Amino acid sequence: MNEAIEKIREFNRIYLPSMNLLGDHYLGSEYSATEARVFFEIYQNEGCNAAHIVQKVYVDKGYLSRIINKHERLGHIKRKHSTDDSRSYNIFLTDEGRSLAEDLIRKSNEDIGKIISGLSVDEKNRLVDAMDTVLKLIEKGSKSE
Amino acid sequence: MNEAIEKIREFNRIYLPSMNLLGDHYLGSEYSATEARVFFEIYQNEGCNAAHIVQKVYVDKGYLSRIINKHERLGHIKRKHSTDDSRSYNIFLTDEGRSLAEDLIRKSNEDIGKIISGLSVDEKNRLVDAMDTVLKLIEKGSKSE
DNA sequence: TTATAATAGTTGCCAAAATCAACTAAATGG
DNA sequence: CCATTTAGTTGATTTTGGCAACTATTATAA
Repeated sequence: MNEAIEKIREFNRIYLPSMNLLGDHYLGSEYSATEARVFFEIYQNEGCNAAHIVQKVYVDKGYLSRIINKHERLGHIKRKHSTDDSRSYNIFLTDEGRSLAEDLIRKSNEDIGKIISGLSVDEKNRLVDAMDTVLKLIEKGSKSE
Repeated sequence: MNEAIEKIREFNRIYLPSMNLLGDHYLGSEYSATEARVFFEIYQNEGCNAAHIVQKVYVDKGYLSRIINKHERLGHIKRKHSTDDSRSYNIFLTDEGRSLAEDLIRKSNEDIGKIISGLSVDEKNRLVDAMDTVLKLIEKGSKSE
């Protein structure tokens, strides 16, 4: 029980830095961490509106409004007035935005690939299995709570 | 290979939010994430100096100077002039600082405890084992690179 | 030795990131 | 309808962080 908590603390302490998940800039992009999370939320959820992003990314709506403006100004997203709620609009990636997202994902994949490049096939399989186990158990725990 | 990368991406996407590892404030404390990292670096390394923290926490030394002042103003740390380098000083926690650190750790343990409270003993053991496996393999990968 | 470079930390200035409250306009629900 | 809620914007402000110049000390090397 305590052993589990200690292990999780150790895990969090070591895992994040080795994955480079601490910096404020997402990969080499010009986007801050929050801007990137907004961007990828749109990527994973094209057509969503600002209110959706607010609760998904947990960001202030005023701040989000400016982030969305910036993304649009940069030509990475576009808006369409919502047909059934004229206060609102739906957000989509432009072709440039989609290609940027793919670039970022590709770069992230390369970074991850480097980290695990020294592992054998068997070790990679064990890594995938272990991560699967962690995810399932954590998700089960989070839900039951 | 690609499977492993995809799994790691999925892991990062799901694990971090469920562990509340994304916000900028460390737990409920008044400290920002960076301030907290500085604080815990001192906790784990009493007697260290500012230069040590700079490279360990990867923070600008000017900014760090202000963070240290704030910690001291709040009465959580104290400095002692270094005997062998008079430009430098060694940093220690005060009793209040140590007790704050322990409070924060206790609170973090409670949060983690809640997440895994729904798991059986066997599941907790499997979680610990799986995290161990992930850590060892990720560390091995990072080092070999 | 001296003079030169490097290091520890502070300070001032500034830009980016984020919060907060007030606001407009539209939708919703008695 | 009218009151309330909701979507999004805007302005003011604070917090966070980066950068460069500076002082004081230590290390290096001719």
